[in-house]
Amino acid sequence: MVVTLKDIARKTGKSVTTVSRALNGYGDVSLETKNLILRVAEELGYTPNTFAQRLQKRRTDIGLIIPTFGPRFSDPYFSEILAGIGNRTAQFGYDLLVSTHAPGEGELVAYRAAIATRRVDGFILVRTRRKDARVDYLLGAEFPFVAFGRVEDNLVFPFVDEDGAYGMRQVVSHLVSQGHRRIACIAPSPDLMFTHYRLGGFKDGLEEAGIGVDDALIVVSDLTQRGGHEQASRLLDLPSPPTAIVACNDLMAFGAMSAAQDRGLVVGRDLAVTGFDDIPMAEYSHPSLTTVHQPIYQIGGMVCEMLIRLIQNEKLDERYVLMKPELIVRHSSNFSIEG
Amino acid sequence: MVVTLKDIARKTGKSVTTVSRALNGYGDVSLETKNLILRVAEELGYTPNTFAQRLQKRRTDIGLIIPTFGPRFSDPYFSEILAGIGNRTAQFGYDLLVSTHAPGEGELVAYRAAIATRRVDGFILVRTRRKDARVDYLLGAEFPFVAFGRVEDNLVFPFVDEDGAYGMRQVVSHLVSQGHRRIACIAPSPDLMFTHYRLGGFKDGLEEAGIGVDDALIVVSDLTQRGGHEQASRLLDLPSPPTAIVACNDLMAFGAMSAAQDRGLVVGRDLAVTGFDDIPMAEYSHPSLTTVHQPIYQIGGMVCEMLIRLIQNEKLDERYVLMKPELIVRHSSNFSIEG
DNA sequence: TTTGACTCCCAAAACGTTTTGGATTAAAAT
DNA sequence: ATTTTAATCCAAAACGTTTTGGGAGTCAAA
Repeated sequence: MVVTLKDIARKTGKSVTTVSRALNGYGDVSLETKNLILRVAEELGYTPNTFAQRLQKRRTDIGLIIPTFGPRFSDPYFSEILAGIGNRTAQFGYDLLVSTHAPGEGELVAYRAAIATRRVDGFILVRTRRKDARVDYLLGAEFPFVAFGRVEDNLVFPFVDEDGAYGMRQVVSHLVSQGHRRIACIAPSPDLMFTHYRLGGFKDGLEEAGIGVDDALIVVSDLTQRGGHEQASRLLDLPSPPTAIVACNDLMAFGAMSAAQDRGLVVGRDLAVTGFDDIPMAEYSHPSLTTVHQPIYQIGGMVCEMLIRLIQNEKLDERYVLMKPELIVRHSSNFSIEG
Repeated sequence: MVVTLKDIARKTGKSVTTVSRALNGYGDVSLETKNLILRVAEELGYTPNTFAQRLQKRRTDIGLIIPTFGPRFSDPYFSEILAGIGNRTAQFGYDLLVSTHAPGEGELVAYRAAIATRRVDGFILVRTRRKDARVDYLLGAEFPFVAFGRVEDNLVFPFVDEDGAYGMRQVVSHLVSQGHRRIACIAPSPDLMFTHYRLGGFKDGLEEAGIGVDDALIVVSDLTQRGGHEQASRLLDLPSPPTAIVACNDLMAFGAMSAAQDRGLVVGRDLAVTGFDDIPMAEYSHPSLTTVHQPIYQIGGMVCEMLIRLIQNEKLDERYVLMKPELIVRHSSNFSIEG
């Protein structure tokens, strides 16, 4: 009951070859037969068998292996980027193969398997690490990929990234202009590459303002709200606590706000808190969160489009894209603005 | 340079058939040749070509089309369920094909295409609607699928759902026990099936407590924080505002809290707010959110496992699973509890 | 009349696997 | 000495598509 080229060939009295070529728009089919074939194909409800096509041609899917930290990974960041990628793959007629995998040992196996079995013909890498085994592996295997994020030592692969250092300098300069001097930072694991840029930007911002970096005010957490809560609690219980807490993502900032509020502090007045990413929730937290806007959805689409270009052997206009993020000042760092 | 069965056959001096059968563990291959073939396959780094296999056999992937509402869909609910599904598919050696699609016209086309091109052999449906065209379509096409959620009129397909009515009755009874009488509800679109259950449970809870349902206190929103904020604002600006707001998901509850806080109300004391889902953030909002815990991650895994069973023609232990959710009381509805 | 050029078509091979339906051999049973 | 049985193996077909390398026929130019 599944319609194949052969069925169309039989019905039209043409050969399978001609049917295939008509359907694929080759020029060596007369307009008349072409229309006939198109009509019959439509009539019979023909759809090509993807696997037969892929056995012939080389095109397959786009692979995305989302690194998950723990069984629950509710970071809206991933939904956002997934939507960006998913919508773009659809637009180009590609499929998106998603797996989830914790970083570490088994992770590369997943990549290797996907490549070896020829299920995907390009990867999108998200949340790069300083020394990223995935990058090394894919580079070594000469397998097409585009990363959202950079790595430490070599940057010969195509990537899109946001300029985290710039974003952070903006944050610090904003806080300094509000009179803050004791500014703390909740950073994610130093393994993550974006930590490097954001933390670097934080320190540079302080230097620029003529404020020394106090290592006691730099703490490490895990990108979750829980983590932000814990570390902010610790900071606020210090003998001489900070007057501003800069979190390296919005989720940790929410946790920090909550920790402050637990202590009866009014965020935005008694303590400034800032985030990074500008997830949709940032606007509707209480107080609304000062953060750095990153167009995650757009970046997802962009990364995806670059990868498709790469797969199709087209030239990339730009192999390395660095987006300038934008500081969004809201109430959590400035009690008095209207809104 | 890609190793095929033919290469192994050549190297071992056996036929392609024998190599295939050895690799697939058939009994009609001597132990000796089997070991030889296995060794050589290993040596050469053989991995089967998925598309050739799938052209022969029928097994393909598991499809998941995530309904997105608008370009940004940051609902942590989806990351959570995606993780649950993704990890389970991996465990069973299936691949997960993800697309994103807005509900409506084009949506069914995506399903039809995935089936017609034989790219997937089973679907997981999430966020069912009262009259769900996807269900009707898949049922009509006799295509295997499992849903997270029920539909209004017929329940002949396998599903997993949480007992939203029960959860909501718990919420209302808790609020009533706290002395609340004017209880509002922010419900999602009535098209969504879970709205029906949650809102039904809300009304039943009121009836049970001998409180009449006041339609003015039931408002509709869109599951986002922004939406919750808007509708809660409206409710709070009523001449005689509610003393408790029951939101049908956590995100809207966050929005509602923020709206209350904008008005200088202390949530948990001046106004109770509750959510539904218990996304990880609920514990770390300020105040922490009273909500109904749903094991979304586990449900994802469960749905996935049922689908795989179905695809493999195994009997399902249970075709219809209804999970009892659990009320989690936190500060947003009860200022005085410790923690 | 041949020669090219052009248009339209197609048979066969190929992609890499699994399945079908034996073939061969040796051992066991008659 | 023949027949059965069991253990191994394999050639060929099949899955549905695209690509290769022409073959016919027509028409105009030489």
